[in-house]
Amino acid sequence: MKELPKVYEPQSVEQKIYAFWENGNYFHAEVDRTKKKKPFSIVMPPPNVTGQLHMGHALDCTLQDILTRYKRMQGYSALWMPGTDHAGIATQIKVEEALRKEEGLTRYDLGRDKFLERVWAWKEKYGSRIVEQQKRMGVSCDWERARFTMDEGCSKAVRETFCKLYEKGLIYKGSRIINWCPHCLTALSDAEVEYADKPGHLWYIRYPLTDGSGDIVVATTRPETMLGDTGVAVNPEDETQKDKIGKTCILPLVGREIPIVGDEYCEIGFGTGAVKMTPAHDPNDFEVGLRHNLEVIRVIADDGTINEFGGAYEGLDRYECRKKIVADLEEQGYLVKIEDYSHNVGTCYRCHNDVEPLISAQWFVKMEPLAKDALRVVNDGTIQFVPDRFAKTYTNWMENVHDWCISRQLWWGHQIPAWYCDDCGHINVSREDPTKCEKCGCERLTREEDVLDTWFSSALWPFSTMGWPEKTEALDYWYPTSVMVTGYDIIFFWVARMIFSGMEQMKEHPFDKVLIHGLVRDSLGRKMSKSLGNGIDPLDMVEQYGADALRFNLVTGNSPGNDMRFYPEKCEAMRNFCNKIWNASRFVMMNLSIGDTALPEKLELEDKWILSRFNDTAKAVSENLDKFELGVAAAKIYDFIWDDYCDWYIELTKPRLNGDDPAAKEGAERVLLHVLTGFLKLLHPFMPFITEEIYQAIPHSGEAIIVEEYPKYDPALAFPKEEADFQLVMEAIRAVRARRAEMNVPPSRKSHLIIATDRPDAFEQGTAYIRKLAYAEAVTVQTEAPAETKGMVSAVTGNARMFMPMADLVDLDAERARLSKALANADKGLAGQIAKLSNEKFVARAPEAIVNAEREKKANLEALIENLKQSLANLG
RNA sequence: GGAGGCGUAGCUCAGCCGGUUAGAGCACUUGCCUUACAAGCAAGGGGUCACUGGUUCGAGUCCAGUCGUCUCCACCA
Repeated sequence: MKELPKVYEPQSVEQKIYAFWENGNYFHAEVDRTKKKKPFSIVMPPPNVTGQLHMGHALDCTLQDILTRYKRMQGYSALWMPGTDHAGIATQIKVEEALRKEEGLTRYDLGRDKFLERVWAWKEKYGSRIVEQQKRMGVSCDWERARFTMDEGCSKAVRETFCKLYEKGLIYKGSRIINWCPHCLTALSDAEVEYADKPGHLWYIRYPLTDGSGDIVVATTRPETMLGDTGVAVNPEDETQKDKIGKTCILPLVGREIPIVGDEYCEIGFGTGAVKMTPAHDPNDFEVGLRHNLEVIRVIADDGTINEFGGAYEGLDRYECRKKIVADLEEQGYLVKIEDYSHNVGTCYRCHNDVEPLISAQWFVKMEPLAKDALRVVNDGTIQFVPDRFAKTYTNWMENVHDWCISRQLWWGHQIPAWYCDDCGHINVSREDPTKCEKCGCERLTREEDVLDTWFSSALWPFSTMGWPEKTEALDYWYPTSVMVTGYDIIFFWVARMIFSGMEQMKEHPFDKVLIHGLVRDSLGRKMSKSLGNGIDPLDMVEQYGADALRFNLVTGNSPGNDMRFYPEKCEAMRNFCNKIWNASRFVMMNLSIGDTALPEKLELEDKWILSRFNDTAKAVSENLDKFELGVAAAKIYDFIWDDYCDWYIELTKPRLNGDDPAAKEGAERVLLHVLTGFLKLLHPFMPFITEEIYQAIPHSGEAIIVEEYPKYDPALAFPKEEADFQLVMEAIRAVRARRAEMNVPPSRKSHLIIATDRPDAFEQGTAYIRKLAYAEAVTVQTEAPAETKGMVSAVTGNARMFMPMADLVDLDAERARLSKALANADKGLAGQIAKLSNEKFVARAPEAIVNAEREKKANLEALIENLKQSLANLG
């Protein structure tokens, strides 16, 4: 048996253990055609291929790894499918930045092909970084199956999906108002726009009526868009405005004559009662424009400057233009007034610049038909959200979803498989690259330059990673997957889209459960972010405290769906827990003379107590894991190990281990080792490294703890009576300790301990450890109190009265006061019990078990009161 | 405008189907280097479970309302 160091050193263990698992191929899951092994599967939310591990990933990984390891140990063929995401915008921006910094070039200088070569090179260089970082967390993914959203298989799945949806009319190209990021130079989906309340102004502008009969005043937050105004709307029911319908007015600064139309979109009583219409730059105006045949004039170019339709303002940046327009309006007398106005401005979720709504020809997925099934499987419980309130978030979104803009004006991504015929303009969408137009046969085809939204490929992830569109064994066996673990922040981006994609392509929901977790915030409750510089690098924590400590930190005190704050101090506490386990194991090993893990023939009371407690714990842990209460499960294990095993059981075995009876010593060793092995298994999903390290160092039957069987509740090892009996002993010991502590008696001062109890059977077998734990030089168990108790310090529980001859410490008055206080307390408690039990309604309506428990409580109090009274009487 | 979360010890949080005297970690007090562990052990102090009302034999837990706080969705110029 090798000697373990006194302090656990995760740094010297973790990488070695991870290599051991990888070499043993323990992470790899195989399809079991016989289905003897049941399938369990999780597909990992693919991190950005060029990204770095942050706390959110660390939490995500930890939760998934716990579930995967748990199921693997339960005998499932547990597949955790890893992979990375090409992350269109994020990656492209990163490479463009590097290009600019290092070579002073833009992507246009290189051209599409050369640029893409650079991105792939970048991916080759940095793509493994995040994977290596995940490994440091101890993740047990099946790396053999690792996928990338732009690998051959995933690309095929994307193309197949696109073509199928196009053929069904569920993908179309059209001119719509989309969200445009003038910085990233691409269209965005609705989900990619973040709204922020920003202070602004409301400018009131006077538009003169053409017939000279006055003017109409409109209000706007974006005066520069007036360059694209093609109408003014008023409500047809509005008495003050409706007479203007049918007239025209002159657009100031531009001089264009535009119609005044009646439309209910304009709300009576709001603002001036008239709204300027800019169909090219506002989704609502666009709709109104359609209804009234308003002209669509786009005035803002892709880069956020005013285009040629902006007349004198051409070339100005949109915000400079705003200033100039306002100044010009004022100068020419068209500006009525300016009010401060705070409003929500859409910003790009990548670069946080203001998004510009503008009309553009883009590709869309028609959502309404897809939403139907996606809603059904959540509403009927086929897919369950944990916690279930997120189902509401989901359905609410899905019920109101707009068509999904999927084209991006980027180069890095899945290029849309559409070719425009140079002759007839027909759009050819095809699984194979076409050589001629399917309509006119002409061979001059131009491929669509746009690529697809990154989330288009992520949406297919649960089945594309398993080989779809091929029919594979993996799909047959593991799809639908068991659980999807992810943060609430990407329910719309990802979860929703996986669901409708799964329903549409596989005709089957992609996962049974969705475990939603919250955000990991800093200690002040702020989001961890690069710009704030408040992020804590999980790898720093791993290096300082070990991956197990970080994992345990992230999983404890964290309940599904709720955000958590991250405290490095808590990592320290968890590191201490690791050390506790380490030293407990050291203790066991130092005392070990056996080579196997069998239990002894004869079990003592304390053995049955710890075995029973372990059994209870194993049960509670599985129950909680099964309902995704990982934090509760972790806490149960923590408490068992620290309180029951370390603080009590190890101490209880010391007399036997150090005694002269070899059989007793072996018995203690066997139970110690048995329970140690048991809790290591129980803990393994949470703290994989330390548990494997210790498992390998102690006598063990399996080859690795990672593939050991997870502890189950074992009726043969349930000892409720002994558990309860031992509680009496614990209670008595605690009472003695408390009495001594109260009087500041150091442990080195021992005394004789006389225990008077009507349950001598519970106490008699344990005098050896009672002596140790209650700092006694000798223990006498008897049924009656000593005849003479003068000069004795006493302690009282419901089942025992303890006496310690320490005459110099006895202060009769203080003793009397203490006992009287305890008695008063107990009397009060008893009165409560009596009141409760004499309440007929309670006795009649409460469940029997509850009533019995209350009766028992009353009996205990009565016993305690009796003991307290006797002790008081003995004082004289 | 709509939806939802949270409010429990000094701090951060658990507390499942309502059922002992409401728990943990950190912090605090006291005493201990008891041959596994001072990253430890023992004993303790500290809570009107935001507030009001209701349901119930019984409410931190369920319901309604109020206050505070955070988030998401929608986006009326």
